[in-house]
Amino acid sequence: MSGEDTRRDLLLAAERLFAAGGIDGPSMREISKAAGQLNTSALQYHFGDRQSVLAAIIDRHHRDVEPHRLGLLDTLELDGEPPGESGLRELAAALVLPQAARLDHHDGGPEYLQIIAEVTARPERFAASFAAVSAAPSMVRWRALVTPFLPPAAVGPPLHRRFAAIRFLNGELATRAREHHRPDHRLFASHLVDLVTAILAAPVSAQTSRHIHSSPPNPADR
Amino acid sequence: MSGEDTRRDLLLAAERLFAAGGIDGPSMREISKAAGQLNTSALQYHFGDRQSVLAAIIDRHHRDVEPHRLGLLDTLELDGEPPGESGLRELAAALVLPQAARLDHHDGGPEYLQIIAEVTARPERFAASFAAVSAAPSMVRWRALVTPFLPPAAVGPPLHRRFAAIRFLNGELATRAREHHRPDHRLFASHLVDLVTAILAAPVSAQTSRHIHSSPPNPADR
DNA sequence: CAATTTCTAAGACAAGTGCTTTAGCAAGTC
DNA sequence: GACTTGCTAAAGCACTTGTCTTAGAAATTG
Repeated sequence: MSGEDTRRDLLLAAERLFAAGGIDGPSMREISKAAGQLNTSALQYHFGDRQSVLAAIIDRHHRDVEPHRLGLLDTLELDGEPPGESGLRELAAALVLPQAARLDHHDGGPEYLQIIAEVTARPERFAASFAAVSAAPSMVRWRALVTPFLPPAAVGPPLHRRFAAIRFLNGELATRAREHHRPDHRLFASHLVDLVTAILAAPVSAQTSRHIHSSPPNPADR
Repeated sequence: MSGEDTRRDLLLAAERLFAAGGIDGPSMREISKAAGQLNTSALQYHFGDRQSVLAAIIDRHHRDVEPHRLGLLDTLELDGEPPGESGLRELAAALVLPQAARLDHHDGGPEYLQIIAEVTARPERFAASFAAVSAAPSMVRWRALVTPFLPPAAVGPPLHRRFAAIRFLNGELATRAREHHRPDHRLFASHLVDLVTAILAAPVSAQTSRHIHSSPPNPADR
């Protein structure tokens, strides 16, 4: 077996075990064994440490997700973003669909979604990967495009809706990915687009406006 | 030092370390040491295993959260639930505020919120605690009260909005809890109520309706 | 007071951890 | 052919893990 094959086997095993037991769950030995390696330290040889394995897994899937999302953003910009709710739904779709497509990608797709959710949920623990995911070109571009659609109070602290929407998306996709092997995810994805749109477009209630105007901006909220 | 004090110290240390390193992060020894115990197995003596420590932590905070939420639901039912959006916002508030109040509870409140989020995000790993949290009387009652407010398509599979809203809430509270010590969380909580309301009340889009009617109900979606 | 229960201290145990080293194998390259 | 290179096998390192045992201190009870 060539080195390239071994590398791929290790990556797939790590993916599976990371999804099942958490990124910090399985030991390096365990992953090597699961990949069919009798060598206890094959993982160290090929990747070095846990963080690098994680980075390699994410990178593998980003190779598909990124172009997909960039393509959606391209057509969205060519058509000219229609203002109002409908334009926002298309932007939400550009966020959701490329990730949701991983549900059907039976080569580690669901596992990837669970891993991404863990990285998103604990950014300080997986800082390097979290930064990489956040700085992906498609995400930077998406954030810039969506901002004008949001109510002003929804952009700054104390609760950035862009980030809240992303966290929500990743969490729900992971939940779906855990409930194995559904044949068709289109209805689910459509619901998800509705909810992400709702989070982004949610009106700022009278109560919240009152809070904004009654209390000075909180300096501790950067 | 009495046994009761030691027990409390162990619980607080576990809370802190669970929040910082994940529930599976710290070793039993580590927790004992952090609680000032020279005994390496003080935790085992008082609680038995990790799951029981987790259960004790959650129970400690539920003692405050449960009555708070039940009280809100009581006044809400006495006033008679006004139909439409405003009644829904009050229901969302009854879900959000008792948990959000933990942000200010500087006796493990923020830590508790991070722990709850992890339990919610990985229900199969922490099945016992997840079941306990889900079966709490206030939550059972809340679910029953909120259901009539939801669009029919939002109640069943493939995406229960009640559960999605709860997951969202727990995740955002954990994120807020991680960004230490803000003096005032009322504006944040109000934003959060807006977003939970938006998730629950989100219109089912034309695209989603088309998916519902064009494809037969998916038998794999229980 | 004595007896009993409750709790902490201290240590030992096998098993498992990340990581390193050494050896061997199978290709390519000169 | 000799030799470097890429990779796997196997074992060993110091250390940590959960669990168990034993002993002694402290509080509670008779």
